Amino acid sequence: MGDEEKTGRDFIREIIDEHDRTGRFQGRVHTRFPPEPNGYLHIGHAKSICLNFGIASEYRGKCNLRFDDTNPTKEEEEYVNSIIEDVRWLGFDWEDRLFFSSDYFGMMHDRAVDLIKKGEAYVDDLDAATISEYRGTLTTPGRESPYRNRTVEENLDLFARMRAGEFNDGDKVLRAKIDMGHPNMNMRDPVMYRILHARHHNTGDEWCIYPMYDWAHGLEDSIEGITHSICTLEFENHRPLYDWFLDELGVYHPQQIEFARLNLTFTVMSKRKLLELVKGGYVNGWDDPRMPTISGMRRRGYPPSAIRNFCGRIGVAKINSTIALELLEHSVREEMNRSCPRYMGVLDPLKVVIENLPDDHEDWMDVINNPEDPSAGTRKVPFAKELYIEREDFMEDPPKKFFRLAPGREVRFRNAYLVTCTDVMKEGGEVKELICRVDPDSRGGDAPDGRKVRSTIHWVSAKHALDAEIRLYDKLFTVEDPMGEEGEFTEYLNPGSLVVKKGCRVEPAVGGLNTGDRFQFERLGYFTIDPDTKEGDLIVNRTITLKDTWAKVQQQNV
RNA sequence: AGCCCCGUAGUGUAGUGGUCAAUCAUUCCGGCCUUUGGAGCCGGAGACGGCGGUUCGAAUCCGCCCGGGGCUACCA
Repeated sequence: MGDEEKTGRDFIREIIDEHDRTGRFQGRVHTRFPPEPNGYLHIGHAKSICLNFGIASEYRGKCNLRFDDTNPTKEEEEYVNSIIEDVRWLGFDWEDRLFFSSDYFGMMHDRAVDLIKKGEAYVDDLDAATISEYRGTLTTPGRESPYRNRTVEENLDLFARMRAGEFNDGDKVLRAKIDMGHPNMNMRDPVMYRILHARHHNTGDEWCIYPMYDWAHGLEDSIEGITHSICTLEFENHRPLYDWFLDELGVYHPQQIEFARLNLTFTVMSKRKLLELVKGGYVNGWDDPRMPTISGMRRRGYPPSAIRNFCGRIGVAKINSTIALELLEHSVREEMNRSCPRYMGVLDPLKVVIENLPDDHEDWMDVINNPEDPSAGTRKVPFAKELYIEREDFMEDPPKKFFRLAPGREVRFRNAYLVTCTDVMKEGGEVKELICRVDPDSRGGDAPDGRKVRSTIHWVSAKHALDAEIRLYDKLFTVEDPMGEEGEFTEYLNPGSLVVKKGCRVEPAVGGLNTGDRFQFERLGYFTIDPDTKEGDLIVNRTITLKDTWAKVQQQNV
């Protein structure tokens, strides 16, 4: 109510509405985001985070943050810390509901004992390979383990000894006794506990048996009073097992709902592949601005609101789909256009000398910070006799559609003067310096006689400008679907995904910015201050370019 | 091959038997405007996988076919 959202409800919200109508959960809505701390969160997780936290807040419910840490061999504290930081940065709050699966190990153990007592679980001595072999195939039923019909007493004793550490890794497992001929492989006596003499980041050496996902997850949801356990499509075939465990236990039973995970063009999304990029040194860590990780996008300069908007736009459904990267980029531009102050900076400086200005000329111009946001105010930008402009904004012999500076041509220097190029100083064929004249009556940039100039270019004052290193980022891959191509996905890495420009010149006000501040360099794109920045060593990341129709024209003329 | 899931413009998405000669966004193409070749505004292109059936009427219901995805870890 009161919602301006006119878009249709997705199938998950429809299910929840139905539950509300029938009173299945007494009108309660309680979701959870359950990451495994075995890697950094990526944009795919952001979709799930926005879904779970978003639904909770829309229905005035709650959403828990729960670490699914049932496998100590893969999980690390570094990852839990990064995940906490990322979810918070995205703008979501789990209040006091931060949980760990490992908090429930004791209870899970007791419930497993209950199942053994009911004759629904047994200890199996078969090794992993044999269990796999006995499981049968997709088209043929499995065979029962010779240990399947041990007595309850024997199972109880063996399980207690597993827990006590009497056996080595892999010697025994606890299995649910369901149906080895079931057409759903997940129901062929799934493993509930395995022996792992490994130190757990949370419980230390307290346990040497650890629960499997299927056994643990439903129980965790049940304990926390989750109403809607939202997960991705690959768990669809696990739902019968999720339901079976909860039904056999006779405990509170949430509803599992599956949706399609996010795929993005020009990127890989699996944690395994991302880990490969990090470990292989193809990128500079999990937070490399080229990575689709939350931390990478944060460092790149993506605003959290842009990511949230994006997640809202892509919708949620069960169809496997791949979203165009352009949609994410659109969300980023849209948000940054609205909120970022503008500055001027020159990536590739070309010196300009204004011949009709005195050597010591210095004039601080009033400049609007953000034309989209009057409340952003104005700032002072120094204009002087010696300036730098972008090298590519000048052409000695310009083609038809090039409107920028050229010999004899007048353009507007943004927020300053109309300027005409009167001479070109060259050295060995290379343009070294431009001699120009300003129209003194055009201060501010308006033509005194209303004459039109075709283009406006950016500039900085040579003696006031700050030196900066600017890192230009582009797509990490050269193909839409790196995993769908022949060979290794790393063969399709874009060699131009990172270009470091040193010796860039930026207006003085940029020096007052802090790490993580986002802004626009006029005509170039959106940028942010990189955490590598130190005193006197300004490092800037380009988040994304502005839309560039000139670049498009050039492409068409190739 | 067994089980499960899914098919609406290039990409996503709305649609829940008539008001669908099908929504919105993105993309692409024109135009307008402009002190960012930005932003904004206006216009255009572009889809119900196929075949049957039910019905006065089907994108919506049913059947078959075709196509795509998932499942054979002591991972999650």
